[in-house]
Amino acid sequence: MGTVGKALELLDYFSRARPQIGLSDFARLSGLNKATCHRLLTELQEFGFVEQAGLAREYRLGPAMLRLAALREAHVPMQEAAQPVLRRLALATGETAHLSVIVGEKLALIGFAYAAAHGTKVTMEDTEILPFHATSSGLALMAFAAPALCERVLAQRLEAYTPQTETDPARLRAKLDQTRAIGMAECTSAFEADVHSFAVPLFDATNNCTGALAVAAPDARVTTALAALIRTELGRAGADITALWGGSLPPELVTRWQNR
Amino acid sequence: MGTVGKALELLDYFSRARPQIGLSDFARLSGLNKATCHRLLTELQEFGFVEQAGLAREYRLGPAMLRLAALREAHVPMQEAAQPVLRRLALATGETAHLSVIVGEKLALIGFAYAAAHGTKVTMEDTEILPFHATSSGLALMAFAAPALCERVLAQRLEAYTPQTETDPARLRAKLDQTRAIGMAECTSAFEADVHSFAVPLFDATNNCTGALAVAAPDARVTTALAALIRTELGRAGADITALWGGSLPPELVTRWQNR
DNA sequence: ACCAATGGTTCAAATAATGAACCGACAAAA
DNA sequence: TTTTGTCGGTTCATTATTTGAACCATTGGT
Repeated sequence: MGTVGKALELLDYFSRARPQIGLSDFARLSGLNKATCHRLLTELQEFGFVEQAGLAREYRLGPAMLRLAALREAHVPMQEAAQPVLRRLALATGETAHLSVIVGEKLALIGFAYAAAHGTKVTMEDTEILPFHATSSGLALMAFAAPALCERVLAQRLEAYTPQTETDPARLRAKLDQTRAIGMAECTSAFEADVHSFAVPLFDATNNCTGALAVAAPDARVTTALAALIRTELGRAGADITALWGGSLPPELVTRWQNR
Repeated sequence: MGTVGKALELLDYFSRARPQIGLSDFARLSGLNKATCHRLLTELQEFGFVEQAGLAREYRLGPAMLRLAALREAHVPMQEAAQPVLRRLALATGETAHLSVIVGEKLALIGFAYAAAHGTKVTMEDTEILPFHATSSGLALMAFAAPALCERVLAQRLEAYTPQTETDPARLRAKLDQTRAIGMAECTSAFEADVHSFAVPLFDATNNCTGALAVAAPDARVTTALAALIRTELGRAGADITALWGGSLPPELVTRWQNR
């Protein structure tokens, strides 16, 4: 891996659960030498991508992101366009809605909305980089994005996050065939125990599938009626976001999402 | 400069006026060889920091920023905290308000608000990386940030953006002394012709001056009364943002901003 | 048909990055 | 109080990566 890649990969270790990371922790997480981490972080810091904070001089993300994200959204308003639809979906279903997109070769959460309906809700704060094989969003993308994505995921070692996580490539392929047939992905306790989630693929202006929209609920709350409601609202919201992104749904998905 | 720095510097060429840039243009802008640019951009693309778009395969900022900016704001909500204050300032003064922060060694615009009061307004879309010596925000930072910033700026070749841009280091030092005495920076036609702007320094949670808040108006509209109004509202808004950022104003600034 | 510019590729030579070993500071344990 | 372990940080001989002149196919303009 190139030097630039090593530096950028350090940024992926930040999360809501871990907004600040010390030098030695970076070395442990990345497997790189502490001197190497120090040099990479110093260079990121010179450009405002990270900054040091507090007496322990831990690193956190810097202000450079703010300008670049604003520029990105000014030109390709994915997040901004999707946020009202996320809120409506959460309101309509009473559950958590979230949006993720392919970032490089990873699946990154870029927006979510909680419903006020319940005290118990599925929160998204513990991780913002999701596994493909163990989330409904990931499965939706594997099913509908360019085949290279699916092949790359299945070629890797697949981690079992719960006892229910499917890690056998052949069985995952069968599940993806089912996802394509239904037009929607669904999984239970694959990534977090007792969480049932549904997801649809989202298509951008080049009609490539580059994102997914999901609704997640505690398993115990998902009755047949709620599942039907979620599927209906998810299809509707997915069509809205694809349109807002300048894409078009493949005709077979229009049909499948309407015939619910 | 290290390899990581070269790659990150490519990202600084994006602006609202230039949201997409081709490979050969990157080579011209950066002075790097086209093959070098290609390799750096390919590595940025692998991590979602840029993506290629359209038939011409130009590069634009990628979705990685969205996640990182959200993480940054979740942990250090500078932009989000400041946005309502920016809107109120624009409304109160009837002119454009904008917020910039030090990013690495540059001054980056991260927020602005327009007033609806006039058809003619100062827009911020042509550049989001501002010069220090030729903007009121930059002068505020040079006056109140760590002295190393000021020394670094004055050690560089200072560009004359208009015939009125001050580029003589000795005269700039005098202007900075005046800015410190007043507690507020002011300049006319230094960066854009016929634009009069005022700025105050902003202090973060470590009580370092890392940002500036400015109001800009067409020169012809700036009467003595409007200037007084802008100074008053700017001081008030500057104190608000510093407090929201967890910082404290130096006591001498509290005094100067009150005695207007 | 010709020319100029684009994005993209190659690989010998040049340059930058690496990481084991070390440092001082600090806090916890003995 | 002393000892131990961990932190962030630094050095420089060795190793790995980057570089860029020269080339390619494609496209659009004249």
